[in-house]
Amino acid sequence: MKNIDKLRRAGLRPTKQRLIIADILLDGPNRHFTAENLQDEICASGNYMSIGTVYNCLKRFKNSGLIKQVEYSKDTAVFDTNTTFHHHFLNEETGELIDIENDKVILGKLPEIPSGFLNSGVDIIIKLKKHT
Amino acid sequence: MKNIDKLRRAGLRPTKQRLIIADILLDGPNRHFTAENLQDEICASGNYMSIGTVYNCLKRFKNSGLIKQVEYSKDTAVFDTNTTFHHHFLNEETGELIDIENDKVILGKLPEIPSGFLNSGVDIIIKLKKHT
DNA sequence: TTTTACTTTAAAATGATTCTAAACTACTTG
DNA sequence: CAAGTAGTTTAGAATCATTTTAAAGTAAAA
Repeated sequence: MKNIDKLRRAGLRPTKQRLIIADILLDGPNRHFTAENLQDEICASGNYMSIGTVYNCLKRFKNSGLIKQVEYSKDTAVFDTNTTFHHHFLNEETGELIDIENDKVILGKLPEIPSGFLNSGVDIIIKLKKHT
Repeated sequence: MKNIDKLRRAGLRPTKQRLIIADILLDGPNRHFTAENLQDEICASGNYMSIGTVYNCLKRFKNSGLIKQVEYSKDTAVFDTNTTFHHHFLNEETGELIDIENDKVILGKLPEIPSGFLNSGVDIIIKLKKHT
């Protein structure tokens, strides 16, 4: 599907800026990135966009389900083009993330959910350090 | 054990400020808190401490193993007096955390660890929403 | 006790993110 | 297609948590 249609389907007006970002994010393989990473790529592609617009687009892409945000990143927001339900390896030294597809993990036992609440999602992070 | 000895054992010089914080954190039941929460409690206990010192103490307490930092908090750093290996429920509406002791969760299947790396810890977050 | 190394402090600096208000542009309606 | 309007982009200012700074203070060592 063309990116302009992906945007329309997501309920987003297809502006020039959103199309530039969609072309960078929605075509290639899945990846993790920050707002700054993305702005650099926008520059590298010969375009320009204010950092405010980058943040604004990422927020809307996220709210529309075109991308996800990694929940356990500390200083800087990390986004993910993989919108399936999945988990992550985290390289503790570099901060690099690697996807773990959901079928690679099985939770054999879960704690009892506090009464009055529903389980609305499980995130698993497997931290990695270099093998010595 | 007296808090002054806990500090010494942790390799921390027992200053007046560190003792005030140790008295607040290390005696009662386990809890989650931010730097600002803690500063408020310090005030409430009739003491005063600059926010810089609160942050500095928390960093040293953490590096010495007296407290932990919750890894997947977004805007504000959240600390935890529970230093055992454990997981969390996260109330998505309020941001409140509840501990899940490690023996309440069993991982039935884990993905293969990327070669050259070791599993250095698994964090599980179970997100909660209100039951309707 | 004197020295030395580590701490605390207030205030400034930093860095990521959000907000603001004006200029702009995509879509709608006539 | 023309004109209106609602949503978008922009630069720059503002915000907020956290860290840094440099000076003054304090615990431990000599």
